[in-house]
Formats: sequence, C-alpha cells, structure tokens
Amino acid sequence: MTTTTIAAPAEADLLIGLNAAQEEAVVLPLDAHAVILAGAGTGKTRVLTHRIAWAIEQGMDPASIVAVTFTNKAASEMRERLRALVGDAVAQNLRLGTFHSLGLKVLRRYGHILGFRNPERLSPMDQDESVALLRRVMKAYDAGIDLKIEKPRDHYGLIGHWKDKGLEPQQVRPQKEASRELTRHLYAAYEKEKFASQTVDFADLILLSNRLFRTREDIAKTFQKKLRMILVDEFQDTNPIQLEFIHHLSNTGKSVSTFVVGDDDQSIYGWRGADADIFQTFMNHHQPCELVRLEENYRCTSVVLDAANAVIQHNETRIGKNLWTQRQDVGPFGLSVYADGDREADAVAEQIGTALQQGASPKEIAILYRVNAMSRPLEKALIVRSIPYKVFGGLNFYQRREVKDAMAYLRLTADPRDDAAFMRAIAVPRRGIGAKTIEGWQTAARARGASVFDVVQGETKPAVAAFLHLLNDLRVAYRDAGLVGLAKACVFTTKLDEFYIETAKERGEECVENLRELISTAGVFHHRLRTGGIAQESIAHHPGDPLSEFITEAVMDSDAAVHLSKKAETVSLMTVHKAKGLEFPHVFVVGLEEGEFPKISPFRESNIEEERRLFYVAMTRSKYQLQMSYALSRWKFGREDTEMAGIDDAHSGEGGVSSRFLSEIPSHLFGDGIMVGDKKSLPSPVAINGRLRGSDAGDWW
DNA sequence: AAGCTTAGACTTTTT
DNA sequence: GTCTAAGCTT
Repeated sequence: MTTTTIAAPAEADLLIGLNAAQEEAVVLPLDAHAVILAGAGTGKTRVLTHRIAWAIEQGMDPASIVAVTFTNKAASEMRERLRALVGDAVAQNLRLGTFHSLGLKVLRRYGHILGFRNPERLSPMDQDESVALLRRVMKAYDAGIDLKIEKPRDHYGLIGHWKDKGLEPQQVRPQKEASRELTRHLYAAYEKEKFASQTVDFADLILLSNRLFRTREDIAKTFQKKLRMILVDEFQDTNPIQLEFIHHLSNTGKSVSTFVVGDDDQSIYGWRGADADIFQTFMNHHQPCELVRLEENYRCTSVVLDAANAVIQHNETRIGKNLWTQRQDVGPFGLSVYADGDREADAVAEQIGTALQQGASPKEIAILYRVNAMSRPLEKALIVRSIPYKVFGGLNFYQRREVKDAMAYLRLTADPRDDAAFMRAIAVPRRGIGAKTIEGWQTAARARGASVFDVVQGETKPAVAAFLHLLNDLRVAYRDAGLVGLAKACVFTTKLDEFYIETAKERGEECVENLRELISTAGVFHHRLRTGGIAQESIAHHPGDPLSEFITEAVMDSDAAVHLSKKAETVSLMTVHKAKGLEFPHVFVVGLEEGEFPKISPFRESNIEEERRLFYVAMTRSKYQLQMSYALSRWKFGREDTEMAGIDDAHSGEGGVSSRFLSEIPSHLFGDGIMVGDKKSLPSPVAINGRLRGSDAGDWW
C-alpha cells in the first residue's frame, strides 16, 4: 500500500505539462509501433524522454530499451533529461547512443566473426583518412589513373553514397559513364585494401553490423530477445542501412516495438543518403502503426509560423502538418534587399549593434546562411563594430592538421601497427624521411601482409631508429604519466610545437594553441572517465583502456572538444544545416538569392524540395525576431555576380534575383514591405521573386 | 627531401 | 579571394 503512494504521484507527475498530442504519444501502448511527426519546436525530445520514462514506470526493464540518436550531443542531452526524470541509477542502464556508436559496439563484440583480428581495438577512420586510403588504392591501380582528372574525393563521394544505400561492390550495377564505372571498380579495390589494413570507415560500422546480423541469425536473435522497445530520434535523417540496422535489432518490429520521432519537413540530409520517403517505408514495414502529429509550437511567433507553413506547403512530398502557436505577441519579421553582399553584411551588423544596445545578449543572436563562404563579409562588418562573434563551421577541432598530427602519435602509442597513423607521424615533424621512402615501406608491408611498423624494424637508418625510440618514449610516458602525460609528450617530446612555430609562420601560434587545447581535452576526458561520465555515453559495457576510448571519441564525437566556447557571449554565425535543432531569439537569414538559396549548381542536380525544407528550418529557428535579406549582387570567387553577369557568364548566373522561397510567403506577413537599402521602405513587397525594376531600382545601385 | 610556385576549385557535413 | 595539392626547382 505504502509503495503505491510513491508510484502514483510519480505517474501523474510524468504527464504534467504535456499537451494533448504529447501525452497521446507518450502513453501509447508499449507494444505499439509509432511514428511521431514532431514539427520544429514542438517538444520532440520531451516526448521521447517521457515515453521512455513512461515505459519504465509501466514496468519495462530499462536495459531492454534502446534509444538511437544521430549525434552524441543529442544522446547526452537525452541522457541528462532522463536522469532528471527517472534518476541516475535507472538512466545508467538505458542503452542510448548514436547509430554509429551502437554499430561500433556490435563490431567490437563480434568483429572476429567478420575476420577482424583485433576487433576490440576497432575505431573507424574519419573521412579524410578514408579518402587517403582510396587515393592509395588509385595510385596502385593497374590501369593507371591520372589523379588530377579522377579525383579521389569525388570517387569516394559516390562510394559513400552506395554504401549509405547498402550496396556492396558486387551489387552495384555496371555504370554507363566511364568515370562511374571506374568508381565501381575502385569501390571493390577500396574494400579489399581496407580489410587488408584491418580498418573500417564510418559506413562500415552500420554496414558490417548488418552483414553480421544477416549471416548470423543467432546473434541477431540474442539482441532481439533482450530488447522490447527501440526509439529513434531525428528519424527523417535515417538512411537505408540505418533502417536495416533497426530492423535487425527489432526483428522488423515483430518482437520489438519501434517508436520513431522526426519531422519530414526538416529532412535536409538527403545528399547523405537519407531517404525522403523513410516515414512511408517505415509505416509499410510496421503495420499497424500509430501516427501522432505534434503541431503546437512553443518557439516561434505566429507570423513566422504562418510564413513557414506557407512555404513548406509548396512541397509535394510530405506527410503534412501545420504548426500553430498560442503566442499572441508579434515579433519583428522583415525582408530587406541590398545593393550588394557587403552592404547586406553591414546592415545586418548595424541591426545587431542596435539590438545589443537595446539590451539583447550576443548569444541570443544568430546569422544563418546557406554556405560557409558567406561568413566572410559578415565577419568583417562585425569586427568593424567590435561585436563579438563566433563562426561555427569549416573544420572541427579534430580535423585540423596539427591536431591530427598529435593524434597520430597518440594512436601509435595505442597501436604501432596503425599504418595511417604511422605514416602521418613519421612525416611530421620532418626527419629526413620522405614520401618515396614511406611509399616503399608501404608496398613492402602490403606484400608481406604486415604493417609498416613491422617492415621498418629492419631499417638501419638513424632517423628511423630515433623515431622508433620516440615511440617507445611515448609508451613509457603513457605508462608512467597517463593520458594527459602522453598527450603532453605527443606535443612536446615529438617537437610538434617547435615544428609548427617554425613552419606555419602566422598560424604557428594558433597551431600550438590548438595542441595545448588537445592536452586539456585529454585532461577533461580523464576527469570525465574518473567521475563516471563516459561509459554510458560511449555505451561500452566493458570500456577499454582510456587511450583507445579517447581516440575513438576524437573520431566519433568531434564536438567533445568544444568545451571552451560553450558559454561564450558571442553572436553565432553558421550554416542552416548547423543550426538545425537550435533556437535563437534573433535570427538573421542572409543571402536569399535565387541560385544561392536555393543553391543551384550547374554541375549538380539540385533538390528544390530539400532546399525549401532547409529554408523552413532557417525560419523556424527564431523565437522572436526574424530578419531575412538578399543582395542584388555578390562577390563570388573573386568575381562579381549580379543579375547582369548571369547573362553572359554561364558559370555564375542567378545573382541578384530574390529567392523563390520569399515569393512563397504571403505578402501580408511582411509588416513593412521590403526594406530597401538602409532605410527606405516600399509600401508593398514589389518584385519579390523578380528583378527590381523601374524608377525604384535606380536608387540603390 | 624540402621548399617554393602555380593551377584549379568552390554547397550542405550529425558519424 | 583563399585554400589545397600537385609539380617543379634547389
């Protein structure tokens, strides 16, 4: 009796504060398959976490629940929120992680069946390394390939695409186009070489897990027996191999219920193999299937929602939903046009300055654009006004050259037979051993089925001996001084710091700064490890040694290193892709020109519906102010791109014409019409999706 | 083997 | 305009 008095209020608590649709989703029968269509800002994570808490409260064993996210960030956020709902102890037992970390776990456990000699050490190559491996394959290719014409990165792109679709080399049909046919052959060679070097790429984490499940039904069964419920976040971004992965775990829903949450209108990773039709496919496989729409938005103003709804309605392929809000306030919502990109940037910076004067905090403000290159003029304009900003984009921490170099030494300490790391480390800092020599070792290693490290043992060159000696010192450093001591040694004992000061000139200081940051990242990692903050996120039931875990995190959780910028008081500049899932009181969307956003490239087929979803994502980031703009001309690759230039220059084309998406917004929603240039305002939004003509046009050229 | 010069490219990027 | 990477020179 007394125990029920504890349980009952808790159950009531759990549902408090949920709206009708959220509650409906949370309390669906535990064995029901469900699709939750959760629009932007409708409480998606809330539903997901409460659903899990609800299941546990109904008596489901936490260990039989798997929740899959796409990013580590989303995983840890969910973990945190679940801690608050169900307590530390229970949250600890949940299986929660990204597709890739789950796949890695499967491979580490069962990789020996697939022929991996050291599966528990497995840690995937990042994209650059995968391309490097392909480049080596291409260089060794019988027919001979001109790497200038056939670019490794392009071929890798297509191979990755095939892999995301679940196509193994022998399943790819012969290609009509010669270059693609070459890719097909390279794919097979790439896979062979990759296996020979006992490594895997990102896609393999899922692909090989699937192969294992397919060939060893008994192993699939052991997972299926343990599990009762699988939840998937951001389901719209799931690609075919990930869906197959879920099917293996759930026995295609026959024995495990599957609860997927996402928003088809926010599917913006189609170019990475995500299937726009994934919800439909899923529902076909999981009948009967519940469908709940979360449409009440808690983020945006009603004007923004009306505009966003109007735009997204132009998409043919969507399940359909309409966001609404109870909010009564109307924030500023506007569209401006400028003569060129610099003036646009200037005006945006000016408006931000005003907002700051009026008491806004820099971190409440974001500028969003379609492509990274657009950040430059904005940065300039912000610097002039001394407005603090941060650009989120470009390379992440672990992709920087100097950090990769130091990581190569860390990796060699963990495993001297890591060829990729060996070849990188021995070349930097320079020690009189060049590409030719290394290449020679490599072929020898391949011929003997050995690693470069093994081959090099017979070398008598003093430089080689010194290098091997250095590696030994690093091992000693790790043994005696732990992860942080090793990290320090990888920067200083290796003399990487000196190397970068000498060679990188201007950037030298910055490089060393990054190397120091790497050391402190190792320190933070070590601390998290000791305080128990790691094991659950990397979902390793038997965590390996700290070094391997650290290396894996560096590859698979590139965000883990950004602890310094977290609470910075800065304006955020980022691409719309990066902004997905975030929200800001003040949002500026710039560069809304036809051709730029939507991005239209003469070389690549563009997907207008996906571009439109991207625009939809951009608009729905704003909590209060949404300010959009475009420019009549823009500097592109050092050339001016205007409406005029488009006529004779097939390369650039569309500059200066407003985005078609703007014309899809009902004109009455633009309070003041289009703001032209600095202050002049037109009575109505003339010339949206068209050229600005006539006497009006003259003024701002 | 290392350093300098020039040619080309250039959406988006959760892992 | 700015980057990287291949290739030529020393």
